Amino acid sequence: MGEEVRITDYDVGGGGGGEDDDQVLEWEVGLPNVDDLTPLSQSLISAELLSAFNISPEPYRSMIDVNRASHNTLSNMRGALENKSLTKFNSFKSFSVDDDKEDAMVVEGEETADLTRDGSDMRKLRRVDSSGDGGGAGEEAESALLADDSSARTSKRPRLVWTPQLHKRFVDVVAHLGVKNAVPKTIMQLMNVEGLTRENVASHLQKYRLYLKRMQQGLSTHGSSSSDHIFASTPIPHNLQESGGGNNGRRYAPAPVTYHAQMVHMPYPSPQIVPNSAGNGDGGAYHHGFESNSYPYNMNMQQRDWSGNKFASVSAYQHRMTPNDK
DNA sequence: AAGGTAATAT
DNA sequence: GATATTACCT
Repeated sequence: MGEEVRITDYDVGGGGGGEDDDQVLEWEVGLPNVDDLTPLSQSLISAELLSAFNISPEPYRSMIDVNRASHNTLSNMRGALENKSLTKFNSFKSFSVDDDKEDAMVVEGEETADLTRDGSDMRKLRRVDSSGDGGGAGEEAESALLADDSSARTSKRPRLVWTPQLHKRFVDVVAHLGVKNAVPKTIMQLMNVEGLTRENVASHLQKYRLYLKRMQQGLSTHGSSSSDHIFASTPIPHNLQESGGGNNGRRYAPAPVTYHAQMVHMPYPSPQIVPNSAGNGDGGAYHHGFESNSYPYNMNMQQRDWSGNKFASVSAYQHRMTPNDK
């Protein structure tokens, strides 16, 4: 092991604002000591393992490479933060919710071979086309957001599973927006979950609204039908009120962005109205005892297309900063 | 294009 | 039968 490098010697960005530097310093708290890090000169995998699994060794990387990569990362992060208005809410980045667990989606049986896709999958033909456009413009169908060319093409999105954590995030966003502004697109953007589509959110929103409606009405007659699984398990929507309908000079709470990566909690206005009581008016505070948010999940989003790709692990995509652009 | 709702698929 | 997707209308 020859050289010992001190990462801290590297001046970040050089011309960056002091603000960023502060944040970076904050991040550095808790990071492993330089002495604990593996030297660049040392391979992470032993030669035996390399040969045993037929892996070609990583090319040697110098400090210059590290600096360049670091610079790129910072540039990307700055770029991502340029997305102005949303960032204040998006203080949690895509994936990884407050509880630090992985936030993603689960796919059910991705067995679907390409068989169904080619000939038989055009099960539904659009029937009424009388409205307006005669010539449909060919659209580039799907997301090009995958930098990896290999996985961008044949895509049937895997069926999204709304895990409790994902749902919690959804509820948080909806509660924050208020009923008025809670529209699928906005929700999707604020949730900032990679791979989540507007359709996904719209569908879930539909169910969620129905659930809320049912909660307000049938409370006396029915306890809870077994359908309320996820909905009932999430804490509380609390406010259904609007926030920032557009006329008030202020928007939702500023929420000073802390980068402590763990608990970024939402500034709820005031917990008052619980969507349980129908007519309300009486202060019948009623707590349902569901606070449980610890289920066994593995959140994983299988990429739409694995053709030829050896193993597109999720982590390869977690670094994407602006997932929801289309 | 995006929201909302009913139908349909898994 | 619950839940997510898709069709279809606005």
